[in-house]
Amino acid sequence: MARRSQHSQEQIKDMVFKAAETIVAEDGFAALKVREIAMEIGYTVGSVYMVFENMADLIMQLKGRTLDEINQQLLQVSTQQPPEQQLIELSKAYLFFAQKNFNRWSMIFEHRLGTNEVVPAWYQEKVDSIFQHIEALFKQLAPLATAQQHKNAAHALWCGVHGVCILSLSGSLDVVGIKEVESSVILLAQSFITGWQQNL
Amino acid sequence: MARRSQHSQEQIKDMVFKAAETIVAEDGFAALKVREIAMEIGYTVGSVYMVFENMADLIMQLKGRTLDEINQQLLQVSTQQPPEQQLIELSKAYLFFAQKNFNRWSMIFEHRLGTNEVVPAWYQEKVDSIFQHIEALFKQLAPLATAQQHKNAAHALWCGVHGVCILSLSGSLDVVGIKEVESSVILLAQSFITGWQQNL
DNA sequence: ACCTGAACACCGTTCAAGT
DNA sequence: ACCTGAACACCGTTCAAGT
Repeated sequence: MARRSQHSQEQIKDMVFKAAETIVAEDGFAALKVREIAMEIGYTVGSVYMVFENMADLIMQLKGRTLDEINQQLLQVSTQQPPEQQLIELSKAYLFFAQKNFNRWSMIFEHRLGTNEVVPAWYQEKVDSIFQHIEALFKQLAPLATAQQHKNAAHALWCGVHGVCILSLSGSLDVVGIKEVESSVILLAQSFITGWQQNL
Repeated sequence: MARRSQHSQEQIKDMVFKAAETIVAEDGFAALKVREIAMEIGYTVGSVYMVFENMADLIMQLKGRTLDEINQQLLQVSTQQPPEQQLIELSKAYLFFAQKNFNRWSMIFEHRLGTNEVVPAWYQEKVDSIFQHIEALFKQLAPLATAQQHKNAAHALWCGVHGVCILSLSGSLDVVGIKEVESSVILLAQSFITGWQQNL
C-alpha cells in the first residue's frame, strides 16, 4: 500500500472537486461525506486531507466554484439591450441556474460558517462581482443618481430576486412550476425598477 | 434507575422545546444535539425519544413554533394606517424579528427536508397565513385587481423582503448595521409597491 | 513523499433491562 | 409505564506505519 503516484496532487484535487459536485448535484449537500468522496475517486479518506485542509475548506471552495459558474452565466446576458431589460434577463438567468443546479446552488446558502470563522477574501470577491454587475446597470438606468443610490438599488433588487428564487424553489411555498417562479421574478424586478425610477 | 415520573410527558416535551430553543438561540442550529438537550433537561437521550419521533420531528416542530412567533409579531402591526404603510411596517417587523432571533429564524431555512419527506399540512398552514396577511393588504391597495394579481404581488414582495433579510443578515454581504438592512427593506417594499400600482 | 487504514471522539437512534 | 444506559452504525479527523 501507499506511494501510488498514479495522480498528481493537482489531479487528485480535481477528482475530489468533480466527485463532490456529482454527489451534491445528485443527492444534495447533506449527502456529501469524505468517505463517499474517497470511494468515488478510488482513494482513502486520508488522501482527501492531503489536498484539502478539511471538509469546511472543500465546501467553501465548492461554493466558490458554483459562484464562478453563476457569474459566467450572468455574463452571457446580452448587453445589446436597455439596462432595464438587462436587469430582467439577469434575474431570469439567475433563476434558471438555480433551478437547473438546485442542489449545488442551494448548498451556497445551506452551509453556514462556524463561529469565529470569517468569509475568505477570495470568496467575498466572487459575491461582490455579481452585485457590481447589477450596480453598473442601475448607473446606466439613472446616471444622475448617486453611487450610493445605485449600490442600494442593486442590493435591494438582487437580494429580492434571490429571495423569490430560494423560497419558490425550496418547496414550502406552493409554487407549481418554473414558469410561475419566473413570473414572480419578473414581477418583482419590473415593479421594483419602475418604482425606483419614479421615487428617485 | 427508571420510572421517575417527576414530570408528565407533556412537561418533558415542553422542557425539550425550551432547552432546544435556548441551544439554537445561543449556539445556532448546528449545535442542536440530542445529548445536549438531554443533559440540559436532566434526562437521558431515550427520554427525548419518548416525546418526539426523532430529531427531524423536533426540528420541524421548533420551526413551527418560530413561525408562530413571527405571525404573532406581524399581527402587532397597526391596521390603523394605509395598506401601503402597513406593508412597509410588516416588512420592518419581519426584519426586526429575524435580527433579534437570528439563529432560530435562520434555522427555518438552514434545515432542509430529507428526500421523499413532505412538508406537513400544519406547517404549511403557518407559512400560508403569513402570505395571506400580505395578500389581503394588496387587495386593499388595489381592490380592482384580480385575486391572482394580489396573490402574485404578495408572493413577489414577501419573498423579496425575505431575500434582503437573509442575505443581509447572514454575513457575506458587507452590510454594516441593522439600519442599513432596514433601508434596503424599505427601498424594496416602497419601490415595489409604487411600481406594481403603476404597472397594473 | 505519498498513501493507507486503524483509531478516536462524536453523532442519531434503538431497545433490552431495570424499577 | 417510565426511564436508563449500553450498543450500533455512521460521521470528520488524525497519524503511525508502510512503500
